[in-house]
Amino acid sequence: MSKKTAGRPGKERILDAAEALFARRGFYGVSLRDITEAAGVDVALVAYHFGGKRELFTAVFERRAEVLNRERLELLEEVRRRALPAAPSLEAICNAFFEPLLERSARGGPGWKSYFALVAYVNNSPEFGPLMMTRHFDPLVDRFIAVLREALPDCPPREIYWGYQFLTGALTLTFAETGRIDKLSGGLCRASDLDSVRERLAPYVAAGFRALRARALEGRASASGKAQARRAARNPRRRA
Amino acid sequence: MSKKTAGRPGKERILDAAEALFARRGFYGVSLRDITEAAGVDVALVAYHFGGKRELFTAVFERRAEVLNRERLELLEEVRRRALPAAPSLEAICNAFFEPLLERSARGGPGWKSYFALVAYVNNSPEFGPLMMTRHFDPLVDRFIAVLREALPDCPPREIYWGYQFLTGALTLTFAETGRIDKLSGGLCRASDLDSVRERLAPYVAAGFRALRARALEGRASASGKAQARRAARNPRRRA
DNA sequence: GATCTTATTCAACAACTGTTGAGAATATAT
DNA sequence: ATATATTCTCAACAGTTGTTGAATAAGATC
Repeated sequence: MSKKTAGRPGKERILDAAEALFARRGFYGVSLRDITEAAGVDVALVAYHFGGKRELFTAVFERRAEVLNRERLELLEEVRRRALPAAPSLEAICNAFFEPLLERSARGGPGWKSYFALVAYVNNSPEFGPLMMTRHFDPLVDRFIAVLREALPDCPPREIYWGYQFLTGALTLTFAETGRIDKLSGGLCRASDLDSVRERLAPYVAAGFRALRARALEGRASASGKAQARRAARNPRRRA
Repeated sequence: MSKKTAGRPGKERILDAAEALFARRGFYGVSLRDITEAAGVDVALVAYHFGGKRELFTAVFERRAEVLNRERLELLEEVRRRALPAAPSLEAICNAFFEPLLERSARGGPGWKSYFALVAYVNNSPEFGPLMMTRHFDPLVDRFIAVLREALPDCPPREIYWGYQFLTGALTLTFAETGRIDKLSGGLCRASDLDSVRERLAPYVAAGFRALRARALEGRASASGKAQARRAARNPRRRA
């Protein structure tokens, strides 16, 4: 039954199989036997190479993170340098942030595709998200946000963080590739068509950032107090 | 150890416990014994009331979906009626779409909060997403998109679907409340501060929609052929 | 008060879970 | 050829998984 007992060493075969399966069904939805069967090796090999299931999970997550973020950081700095002495456009900054991701997900092979679906899973998980994302992506994100602030010098930092969260959410759902938009649009859009995403995501979020900035500045100009929540909550129900 | 053997009937106690646990650790990360212990009832009661674990999962998902979408649909139509004979603003349309959600997640009690985290989980899941979201939310989403098209009559439908996907992603990550933005911003933003989200999400995505429309129209005006991808892929690597 | 329906518990099931230790195979170095 | 790591397999473990059927309790119906 062991399908691909190919030449690759068992450790990487396990990583590949785990990547694909974890991406599809999450950490708990996959057993070590699912993984090792798909990889064509014995179950005990996981303990030998990684220590346990949890460690295998983080190993899968880490494998591609470093290469990826090094390149993203370089690209970001390059975009910044090229625009000097001015700040780069929001579109250029955002592109540097997710271009390397979309490019690999689209044309990097099935391994990369699975990997980004896994990142989507982790990013949305209350259990793994804060730990693993912080650990491996925060330095890059901090730098990214710093450059955004240079490009929007009069924008309150809070707005930029919120804008980043919305951006990250949009990106994440894109990588999950659930195929939902395919059905919704009646085939007009395909979730796997990452070139379409690439053309659209930067304009979308850049406009979003500008709108958040405008909102904050106008609010600062007009009313001073916090006369927020124009229409008070429509239906303040209790009970769950 | 059974904590809340309160007056509520066992069926609903199971639903409540399952809701909270599924939201935190997904379908596979929770055992029936976890659920029934938290609910203070016997394991076998799940089979009696729901048939099995899978059916319990969908029961949890369905419980609040109908009430919710009925209200959202009414609100959407009300917004539309109030703006007649013109079309409502994009901001008003988007607000009608997620206001009822944010309001309940913020002030509906812990049950609602868990529920939206669960919807976030399902929406991002390649396994459950397409099936369950389609089944319970498509009628509303179709109507929502139709109204968006009225408000952007010259915008190609594709752009609206993409804009909706980005919107949904941003909303989804918000509901997951992983707390990541809290750390990133050094406490400047709190993921649980849904009033901040409410003020910002509509301007953000409305601006995004307008940017997608502008991009599509300008593309139609200038070049005709598909001279897309100005800079060809930077690094068309193979291998994973 | 007997009868039926509904709600709940108990005990047990076979299958599957991650993990472990002892040993075989394979490669590397001497 | 021999010694030595490294990589991998086998068999088994104790615990947990979802599910099941018989037994019990409670409530309504007549």
